[in-house]
This record gives sequence, structure tokens and C-alpha cells, in this order.
Amino acid sequence: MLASASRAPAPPKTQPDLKHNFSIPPPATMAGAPDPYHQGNIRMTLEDQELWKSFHEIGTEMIITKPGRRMFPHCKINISGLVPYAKYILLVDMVPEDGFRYKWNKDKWELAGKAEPQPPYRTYLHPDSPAPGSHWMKQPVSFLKLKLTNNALDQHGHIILHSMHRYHPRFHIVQADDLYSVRWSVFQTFTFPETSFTAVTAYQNTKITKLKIDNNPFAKGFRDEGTNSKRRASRGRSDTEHLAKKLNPTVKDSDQDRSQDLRHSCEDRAALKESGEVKEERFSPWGGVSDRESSHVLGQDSPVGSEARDVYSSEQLVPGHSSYQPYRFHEYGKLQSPSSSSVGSGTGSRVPDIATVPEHEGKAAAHEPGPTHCPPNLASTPQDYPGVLNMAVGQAKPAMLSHHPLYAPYGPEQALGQWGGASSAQYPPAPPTHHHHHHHHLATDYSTQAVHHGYHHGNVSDWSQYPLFSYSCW
DNA sequence: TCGTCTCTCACGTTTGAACCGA
DNA sequence: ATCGGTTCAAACGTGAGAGACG
Repeated sequence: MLASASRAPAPPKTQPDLKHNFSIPPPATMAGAPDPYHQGNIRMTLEDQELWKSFHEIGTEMIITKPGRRMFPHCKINISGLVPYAKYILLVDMVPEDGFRYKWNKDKWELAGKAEPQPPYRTYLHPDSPAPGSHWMKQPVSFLKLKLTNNALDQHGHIILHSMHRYHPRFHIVQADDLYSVRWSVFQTFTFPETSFTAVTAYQNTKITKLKIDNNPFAKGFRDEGTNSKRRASRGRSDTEHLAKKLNPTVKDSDQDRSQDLRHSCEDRAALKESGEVKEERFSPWGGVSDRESSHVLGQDSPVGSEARDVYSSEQLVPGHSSYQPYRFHEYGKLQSPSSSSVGSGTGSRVPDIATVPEHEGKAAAHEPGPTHCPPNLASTPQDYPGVLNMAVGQAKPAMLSHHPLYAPYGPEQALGQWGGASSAQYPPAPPTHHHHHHHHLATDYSTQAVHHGYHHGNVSDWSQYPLFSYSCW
């Protein structure tokens, strides 16, 4: 069906356009761009920011299911600064927030050990890709159809995540006339702190459930609204809490309490890992609950040091989160530096498994040893938060880039070796794509890529021939 | 064996796109 | 060609219970 489907649901109605106000005035800060295609002034802002913040303050949770579940809120962004006539592709991937697994204990999140090995890494390609800059800037770009799954064997191209682990979406813009000639060297990455979430198979925090119900149209049936026909919103362990609350409104577990708890857990976490202070971020229960305490909140969030944090909060290229080893986080500091570019730098790069491209026939991604342009590195400060670009992959290691253009979620050690080696295929080739219009997703995985670059780079078609899902990462 | 923690599934409600006839 | 009603698939959280694990 219409390729447009995935764009913001009909701009016409459904979109109250809550906030367009985001067209934030680009602080022209970015360094100048050597060439138009190289522009460093691309800006991205998150739509529905208020909604995201509401969730973030409590500790966003996203359901992941076997068949795949949409996010709510879903990712919707505004882009500016693109060359109107140049074509770009938009990608989204989910980056582990840290190297831990969590558990919900009573009314707060606590650490529950190391994170599990990253499942097949997938990247969602916006169905409109590639499209001219004018198209992307025309209206908010929605990733409504992006789905999250906990099924490592998923064949639909959904993004695979681990339950009880924290992640945050990362948006990439790559200038490319078509999926076969992607200039990976020119891609830029953005992240928004308030979009971080904990993947769960069932909601843990009842406050999150309520927020979802109150804001997601499809959950209307569960709203109280006078006719409290259905009042629920509580799950297991918190039932009692809920009940009490109901019976005695005054008992409400205010946000504060909640935050308190969260904060608490954060501290645990901090303690657990190496401390490290970090600059806090305004809303996160994880990172520091906004209001009070901000001050010391810190570290909590990530094992990484402050530097890392910076990286994180400002959008940048998070060269991959190492999955579990905290120590690895230190590398961030380095990457962080302007030169960061290095995508591949230190941490080996990881090429994304471009998944899902529903409704886009035949698009595939490919990278070519492009002209490694190196965008001026604009070291953006964490404060640039609304979306400043931070990195461009290009410069770092051209060579590598050409093959492994994107991030490197794993530590250096894990990187290539891992991908390269075990290649392929334990997953059946992903056939679906080829014959159907819908469901055409391109997926490649690192191993594939590794293999690939062995021959030549990037030709999508080739890519598509590789096994769709591979466990090479295990 | 028992308890805890996760995950899964059927279910009723909503939304919205696709159909269809006037 | 347009309008209005109908149908149907997809999306949601619920809540019970299955499974895995210690």
C-alpha cells in the first residue's frame, strides 16, 4: 500500500500537530559546511516532546512482543537544514543505554545483573527513503510503523531488543540518491534523552500504564472517564499499591515518591558501577530526576563517565554502547572528542542490519567507500540537545567506514571479529522481501557486511541476498 | 515443592483504511 | 466524483496462567 502510509498518519487529521513549535531556530552554531552535501547545519527536533517528557519523568517503558509492537509515543521528528534537492535516507536504531539488565521491584527499577548479549542488531529504514531534503523537511517525519520485538528470530525486520534492558532511539540521516549509492560518510546522528526507555514484555510501573492509556487512542477503552467501566491498570506486584491508592486518594504515590524510588535505584546503580559523575539530564528518572536533586543525581545513569554522558545527551554518534562491560565505556570519552567521527574508531564499527522497510520495494542499503568527507566536527555540547548533529561518520577511518559505516555498539573486541567471523546464517534467508511489496525489508547484519565488504562494497542487491538475520553476534 | 519473575495469549475496545452502493 | 455507512485488520492494555529458575 501506499508508501506514504508510514509517514505521519495522515497529516490531515490525526495530527493535531501538537507541537510544531519546534522549529527551533537553528543556532547557526554548526560549523560551516564545506559543501552543501556536507552540511553540518542539519537540525533535528523531537515532536511531542511534552508527551515524551511525561513518560521520561516516570521512566518510559515500551512493550516488546513476539509479533512486534509499535512504540508509544512513537518517534516523530522535525528536520531542517537539509539541501532541498539532495536525497537522503533516514534510519533509526536502538542503542543500549548501558550494560545492565533491570528488574522492577515493588515500585522501582533495580539493577539485575549484566546485560545479555546483544541480539541481532537491526536498523529501521524510514519507508520514504530515499527522498529529497524538501520532503523530509516538509512535515514531521514519523516512525509510527517501527516495531519492537523480543523475538530474536524475527523475520519481519522489526528491531530486536531484550526485555528489561534500557535503550534509546538514534536517528541517522544519510545523504544518498538511492539506496544503492549511499554515502555513508555523510551521515549524521541524533538522539534525544527523553526518548530512552526500558523494554518490557508487560508494563511494570503502573504510572506508565496509566499514561499510555490516557494518551494512546487505541487504549481508550481502558480509560476511566467517568464511566469507570474498566478500571484497571495495575499489574501484579503493584496491585495492592493501586488498590490502596484507589481507596485512599490521598495515598497517591506522587511522582515524587516515584522519582524518589527511581532515583534511588539509580544510586544503586551508580554504586554498583563505577561511579562517575555525570551531568545530569533534566528529566530522567534514570538519569536524574528532574526536579530536585538534580544535582547529585548523576551518575546514575550511565556507567560512563561524564564524558560519555555528554556524548549521549547531545546527539552524537554514540559509537555503540558496549554491551555490558562497563569499563568499556571509558572509551567514549575519546570518541567523544570532536574527532569523534570515528565511528569506527576505537570501537569497531558495526554495520546496521537495515531492517524493515515496509512498503519500499527493493530498497536496500549499500554503502560505498564514499568520499569520506569529514564534517567539521562540531562538538556539540550536551546542551545542544534539541538536536544537533554530532557526528558524521566519515572521517574517522575511511577504510573501515566504507565497510562498516555505522556505529559500533560493541566494544572493539567484539566488533568486527565477531561479525566477520561467524557469518551468516543461522537464520533462513529472508525471502519475504523479494516477492512482496509490503514487507520488503532490507536487512543485513554485520556478519553479512563483513562478508560483504570482502568482495565489494555495497551494492544493495547483494546485501539483500545475504541471510536476513544472523546470529553472528552471539 | 514453592515462590518469584517473565513472558504469552485470548479478549473486548478503538481506530482507521478499504469497500461499496447511492 | 463524492458522501455515508459497513467491514475488517491492526493496535491496546488486561489479566490469568504458563514457564523457567532458584
